[in-house]
This record gives sequence, C-alpha cells and structure tokens, in this order.
Amino acid sequence: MSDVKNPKVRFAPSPTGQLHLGSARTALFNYLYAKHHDGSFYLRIEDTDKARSKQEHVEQICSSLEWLGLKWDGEPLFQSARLNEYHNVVQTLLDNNSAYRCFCSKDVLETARVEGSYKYPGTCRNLSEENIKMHMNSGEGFVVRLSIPEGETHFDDMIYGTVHVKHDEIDDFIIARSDGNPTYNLVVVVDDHEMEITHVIRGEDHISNTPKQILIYNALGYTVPEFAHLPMILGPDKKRLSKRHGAPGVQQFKNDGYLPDALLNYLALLGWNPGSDDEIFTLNELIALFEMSHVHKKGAVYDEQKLTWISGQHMSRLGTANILGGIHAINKDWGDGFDTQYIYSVLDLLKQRSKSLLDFIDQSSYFFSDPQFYDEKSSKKNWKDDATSQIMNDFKKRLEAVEEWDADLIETSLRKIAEENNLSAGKLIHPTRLALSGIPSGPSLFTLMTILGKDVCIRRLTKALNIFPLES
RNA sequence: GGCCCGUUCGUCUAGUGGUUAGGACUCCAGGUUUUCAUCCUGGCAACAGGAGUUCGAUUCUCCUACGGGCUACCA
Repeated sequence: MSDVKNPKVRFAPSPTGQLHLGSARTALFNYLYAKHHDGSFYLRIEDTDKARSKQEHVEQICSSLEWLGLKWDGEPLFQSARLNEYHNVVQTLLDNNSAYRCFCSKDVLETARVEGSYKYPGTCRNLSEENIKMHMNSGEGFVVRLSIPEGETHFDDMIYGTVHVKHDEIDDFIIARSDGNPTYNLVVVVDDHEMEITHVIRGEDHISNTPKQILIYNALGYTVPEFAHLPMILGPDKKRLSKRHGAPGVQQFKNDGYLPDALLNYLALLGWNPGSDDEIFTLNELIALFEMSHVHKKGAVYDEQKLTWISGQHMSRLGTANILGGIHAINKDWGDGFDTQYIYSVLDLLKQRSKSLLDFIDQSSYFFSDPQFYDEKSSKKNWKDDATSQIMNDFKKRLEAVEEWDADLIETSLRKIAEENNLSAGKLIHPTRLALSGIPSGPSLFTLMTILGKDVCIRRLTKALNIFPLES
C-alpha cells in the first residue's frame, strides 16, 4: 500500500460539450485514486469560456457522472462565480512584477506566428511606467502576461517520471485576456490552491501546461501539488478521441443499454492493468485494486467489441434485482402487469445471454406479448406444409391434456409424438418455438414453455395453427 | 519549425539481460445445445528498423522511421 493519505483530487470539465469517453476516463481515474486512498473527489466546472460554456452541458455532465456512479464530494465549484478572486490574483502578480501588461495587437502577433515566429517576442516585457501609463491613458486594450524568469522547471509526474522544461521553451503566456477575464492556466492554479488539491490527475495533453502552472504557483508562493498525466484514448486511426473526432458521449452508452460498471470496467483497462489476468471488476473492486504505478504512458485505442464483451460479462454476473433496476431506468414500464416471480424467471433465464440491457429487453419481448410477426426464413423452413400443422395440432391437444405443467413432462410428451410419427424431435421443436416466440432461436424451449405457462402456450399454438403454413 | 512523449499479436495488455514472449477481445476450427447465445477445448497472430554495450538482447544506450501531445486572448 502506498503511504498517500486522504488525497484531494478534482475532475474539472469545461461545459463546452457533453461528458465523453476521454473525460469520463479522467474522472474515473481521479475517483479511483481518491477512493483507494480514502481521499476526496471534487467536481469543478471550468466555465470561464463564456462563449462556449452552456448550462445544459453542465447538467449533462453531472447526470452522466451520477449515472456512472462517480459521486463527487461537496458541491461543484463554478469558476464563473470566482471572477473577482482571479482579478485579485492577477493584480497581485502585476504588483509583485511576476506579470506585465502587453499592448501588442492580436493581429500583429498572429501575422508573426504565421510567418514562423512561434514565440511571443517580449515586446512589452520591460515597458517603462510612463510608457504603460501612456498606453492606458489612451484607452488601449491590453492583456496580462506572466513574466517567465530564466532557468528551468521540473516536476515529478506520477506516470511520466521527472519532466524537465527549460524556461526559454515557455512563452510569456497570457493570464488575463483583453476583456479582463483570466485564462485557463491562471484559474486552474488559483482554484487548485483554493480547493487544497493535493493531486492533479488529468490528460497527457496538459503535460506542457504543467510547468507554466508551476511558475504561477511559485510566483504566488503556493504549494505545488503532485501531478499525474494520463495517456490519451485514441480512435481506430490512432488519433486522439475528441468531441470533434467522434468520441461517443457517456449518455450514448446509457441509451445503448450498457451497465455503468461495465463501461467503467472497460475504461479502467484503457491505460491501466490490475496486475493479474482478471478483467471483470465492479467499481468497488476497481477502487481496491487501483494503483497509479500500473498506469502507463501509451495511448490506447478504443475498441467497442471488447466493451461489448465486458458488458455481457457484467450482465451475466450482476444480480437479478440489479438488472431489473437497470432496465427500469431505461423503461420504467417494463414488465408491468406481470407478477414478480414471473419477471425474475425471465431475468434469470436471459441475463447470461445478453450483451446489454437493451439486448435483454429485445430478447425478452415475447415473454410479455404474443408474437406479432413470425420469422420468415424459419417459417418457410420449419412449418412449410399441412403435415406439420397436423402434428402440431396433435401436440397441442396433448399439451392441453397435461395436468402438471413441467419442463420434463412437456419434453417427454413432445418426444413421444415425434417418435410416434417417425420424426426427429427437431421437426416439432422448431415450429413450436416459432409459434411461441416468433423467432428461430432462444433459450431451451421446454423451460421457455414452463415460464410462459400452459394457457399462453396453448393460445399461441392455436393462433399459429390458424396462420400456418404461410401463403406464398 | 520547436519542445515533450510513445512504439510487444489487428485491438487492450503482461513480461524478463538467457521465456516455447503469457493473458484477454476479435477471427477460425471443434465440443456442448432442439436452435441461437453462453460455456468449454484448440488454433491463427507481436517484441518498428539500424547500430552499440554484452558471452547473450524484446529487455540497457544511441540513431532513424512512424505515431501522439503541446506550441490560442480554448480548456
């Protein structure tokens, strides 16, 4: 066990879109790390980009996290509510000469960049007091840039190891825009400090922001937290999965009938390994097993087939009552009008055959309503003539006479008729299945009939006898 | 252009200075089953390339290639 005690971590999405796979994984690893070490997991909404942030995304992100079961501690912190605080910090940095006002126009700098000059030239870095006053008096807009000192910054990343960055690689980056609003690198530091975050766990795309942020921590005299940068989740083309690049939203997985634990399980395996050959875990098991040292640096390609397999594993392992809960979350009317024992029989019979809740609902439909359609191919193959109808009619009569509706007795009765008519049992089984379920495949016919009950079976057989063999 | 990171079966991954390079998903073949699915058994399939260090490198070092990230008045 590690000696880390009660870490405080945060998941800090910007509400510019729904919670997608990549950010869900980041949230998960933060959560696992925190809970494994008896720490806290906080939520912070990074909504300083007013143009792109939307309330509906905030709600969507929260409900996705709730669905996944990643409960955050306390109340979410909204950056938009802390603008005054950021202004004060910018002023502090200006006052202690860690930052300066820059009056260069956006266009000029943009042009220079296009021409190959990737770094800010430092034009306004050492303006005189008078010069600054002159600019300000004339009402010119300005941004505030951090003044990067000479030297080098390094930090020990929990995943990447020690990262060294020379300061001449770092631009005098902007911490406050010309409209006075702070930028990401500034607010992240201010808030992580305010929230007393001990471990910053985020995507690898932030690794080059880290030294910039450390410089701000230093300029403000704040304690620098630990960092862990997670590998990216990639699309099939090995490009980073992003909102733009077809990253599915978490909501989509919910709608597709995946169990939250199954999604979490799959996500955990992208970039992390449990140190054993086991692959199926509940969230609590993941918490117990999670170690940052088992996270590696390589990006992982998202593979829906493996997710589907994991989902199927969770379906068959999950308790029947929990499956029912999941189904009701999708469709609260499911199973209405049927008694609990009947519903549980169906659940037990089909859950290990299902890849997802939706798949389950689909497979179980004929337990709740008589078939409206009959599979065409199977109809032609298994009930193509009057001879079949003849035998099916006999079978129906025999069933009507059965006193005790029991799988074994039904089977015996069916096989007996087949034998009497010199037919293989399949000649009777297939048309019966078709008549009862409308489809050519499914669980054991005899247990299926037992669950359905005598009345329903007779009713469906009668209906089928009126219809089959199908015309044309 | 610059900085940083990565590279083991198609995919997710384990692994060691000497291994038949292991597992999982997918796929294929059998088995089980009334059918389909599950399940069981078996199979296909990988150390990016080149130097160097070494008795010996997949493992250590360097180079190259390829891939990724960052290089915004986005976060």
